[in-house]
Formats: sequence, structure tokens, C-alpha cells
Amino acid sequence: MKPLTSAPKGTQDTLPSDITRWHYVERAALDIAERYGFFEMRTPTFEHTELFNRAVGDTTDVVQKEMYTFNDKKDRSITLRPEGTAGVVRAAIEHNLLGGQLPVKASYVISCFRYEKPQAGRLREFHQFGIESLGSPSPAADAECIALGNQVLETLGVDKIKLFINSIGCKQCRPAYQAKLKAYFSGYTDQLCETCLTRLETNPLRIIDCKSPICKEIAAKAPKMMDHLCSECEDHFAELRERLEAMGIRYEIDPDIVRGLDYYCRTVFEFVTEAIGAQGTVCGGGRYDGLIEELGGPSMPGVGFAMGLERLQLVMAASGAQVPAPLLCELFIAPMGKTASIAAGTLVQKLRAEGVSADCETMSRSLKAQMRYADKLGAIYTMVLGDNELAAGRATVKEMSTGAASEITLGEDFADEFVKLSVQRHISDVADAATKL
RNA sequence: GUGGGUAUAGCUCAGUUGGUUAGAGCGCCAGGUUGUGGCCCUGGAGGCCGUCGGUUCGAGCCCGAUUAUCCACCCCA
Repeated sequence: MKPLTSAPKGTQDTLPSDITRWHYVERAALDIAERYGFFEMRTPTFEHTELFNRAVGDTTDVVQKEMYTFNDKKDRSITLRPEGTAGVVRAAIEHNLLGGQLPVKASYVISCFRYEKPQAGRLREFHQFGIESLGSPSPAADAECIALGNQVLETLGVDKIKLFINSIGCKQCRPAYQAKLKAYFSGYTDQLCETCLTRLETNPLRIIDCKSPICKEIAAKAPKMMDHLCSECEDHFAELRERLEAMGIRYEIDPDIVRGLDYYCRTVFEFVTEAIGAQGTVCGGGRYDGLIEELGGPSMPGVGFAMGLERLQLVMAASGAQVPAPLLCELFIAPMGKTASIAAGTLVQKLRAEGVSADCETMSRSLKAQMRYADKLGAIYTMVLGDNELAAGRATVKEMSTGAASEITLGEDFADEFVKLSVQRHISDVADAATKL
């Protein structure tokens, strides 16, 4: 059987067997964000191309070669979002949220699109959980974001991950530093790689991040931003460190983190793992004080991060993290014959209306096959429904784990009786657990 | 965009120096007496061996191309 076509390169289907894990991860992240005062925000999957050109930056790889850009039927240039911050900031400006109470704290779970060559932990359509805190210039906001990210990772059972932080300066101190950097690297034009030669002109800061061995060696002796921060940036960074230490969040300073999106300034940070291959950045973010103004909003600072949900799930697996089991079927009804099947459908419907997860046979299989099916569903109880039961108006409910049988009437009180039975089991489970303690 | 590996059943993989009807385990389906799951036993369905072309009397196996996938560079979540 040949499929008509296949999913596009770099995309993934999420099957019913995967969805429990996804829900668990997304809900945990959004719940924790709410505790920090960040509420979910939903923005369009596509935006005007200009938004990303301005926000992410014309010189970045993301804008230059990775965007899914097309013209719509009225010839407007549209781009599938490659990241989440631009859309959130745009929406905050558009709805004048920044004229109200500050800070504006938003979270999101979105899919992003980048035309890249897929590899471990890198897809063309991928998912991010992210937060943005708009309005506060204080390192308190930076620390809050980092703490939030840290808590999400901890809650989901991720170890094997490290937090790296750095400060890349602001528009006061960075130009001078960049000039120094440029002067330094200009002495090595005969040795730098081709891309770094163009970086020398467009954004010398990015040379520091180059992975080519020769450039790395040259960059190792380059002047460090850390040594050229203005006093405001220095104080800001020092306070951030003080706050992280006060909260007991462990970090390392990595002076080579620059990040590939142009809007970052001052604080940048990454949660990085070595357990999932070369694409080890699970969460990355930082401060972007000029961005809101750049997009036509008020002059206002901001800070945030994005977490790659596919990568997150990869580290979770590598860390041996457990995902709670899905809600099991409380009762499976196995009918024999058409009359019983109709009755079973009705009984199951009553249970479902009462909020009980219940199921019954729809494949008309043998009783043995139905029992096997119930077992695979993980049904807590099963009930066989045949002519005998229908005639008597009573049936036997069997607890699958113990084989214990209980009688139940099939009348009006059926759902109530079953719920009572089920609750008793829960109570005895709790009692058992208590005695074990 | 550049490089390397891989492509055989739904999944994980065997398949000899090229030689008849291509295999295993798991999964799925059905049986193992009359109305009860897990363990065990038996049977069954399911593959144009990624696609196209070439070499050969003969190709799952060799060669080329193409596509997909995995991994790395690059970049980033």
C-alpha cells in the first residue's frame, strides 16, 4: 500500500500515542508560567515579512536564508513565523498593552518554521514554549525569566543540562567594543573563514561564535565584551548574578554566547545539554531593550526566552524523566449480540455523561477478543453484557487487576452505582498506600 | 547550502561469493469446546526489497542517478 504522499521534509506527525507526553509538557510549562504571572497569548502563525526583517535582523541567517516567505493573492509578502518574540511584541504594540499596566507578561506555545536541513533536534516545523516580559529594565525581570525556565526544566525531570549566561552590552557600550573587535580581527583577514570575513563587515560580534577551529583560536584571544561593558551594563549583570545566586540557581558565565538574533542586548542565556546531539540548546533567550521601539512601539525594555519542545522532550528522555500515564478506561463493556450492543452503547453513554471514561466494543468481535482488547486499553473494570444480564437487569463488573467481581444493576442508577464502586476502589487504594507508609 | 551513513513486513532487523516460491522477533487477526484478558501453544494476513535506469543468462545483493531519512558542518529552539 503506497501512500498518496508523505509529510514534507523536516515535519513530524504527532500520533495519539505521543499526545499524552505533549499535553503533559505544554501544560506543565504554561501552568508554571501562570504561577509567575505570565498568561498565554496567541498570535498568528504568519506575519508580514517586514516584521521579522526588522525584529530578527537583516543580517541574520534566520532572515537571510531560513524563512518560509511567499506572496499571498494580493501580492503581500508573508512569512511563516521563525520565532515567537516578534509576533508577541507586535501584538502588544498593536493592542496598546504597553500603555496599560506594566510589565506585560505573556507566554505562548507555538509552532515555528525555518527552512533548514533537518538533523537531530532540528526540524523545519518545530514547537516552542516561550515567555516575554515587557516593560521592566531591571535585572529582576531577567532573573525571573531564567528562574521560570529553570523551574520548567526541573519540574519535567530534566537533568544533564547547564545554564550559561553572558552580557553582550547595550547600544552605549557595544559600538565601541565592536570597533575594537573589528580592529582585532582585521589583523587576521588572511586566516578567517569566508563567512567570518563577511561578518567582519556586518556584525563582528558573531565571529566569536564561529565553530571553525582557526576562527575559534583567533577569537579566543579577542577582546571580551565582558571587559568592555559600560558601568550600567556591568551593574545590571552583577545584579542578575546576585539574584540568581540568591535563588540558588546554578549558572556558568560563557563569554562566547552571542546568539544569532540581532535584537538581544545585555543579558543572554542558554540552557544547553550534551545529551541529545549537536543541537543542544534547549532553551535560549535574553534581553531586547531596543526591539519594541524598533517595531514602532514606545521606547521600552523587554526580556524573554524560547524553549524548543522537541529538544525538551529529547532531553527528558535522555534524563529518564517519567511522563504520567494517560487517563485509562474505567469500564469496558463487552456486549454479545446486537441487542446487547445497543444496550452497552447506552450504558457507556450514561457513564460518559457522568464524567467517567468508559468504552465498549464496536468491532463485533468474539468475547475473548473483546477481553483482550479491554486489557490492552488498560480498562480498570470490564462488564460482559449478554442475554442473561439483559433479562435479569443485573450484571457482573470485574476488576481486571484482581479478578474480583461485583454485582451491579442496569437500571436508572447504573452510573451512580458504578461510580460508587469505583470510588470505593480508589479509597481502598489510598488506604493501602497509607498503610504502606 | 556542504559533507558522510542508511533505505528489505506496521516496528526492530537478518538475508552467504549475484542463483528458484524473501526470513525472524515484536505487533495485528483467528483458534486452543459451550460466556471472560495477561502466560503458553497453533495457524493466518501483511513486502514490486525507496524510485528510475544500467551491468548480467539471472539483481534484495554490483554500478549510476534520484528521493527520503539519519548524523555532522552551518545556524539555532
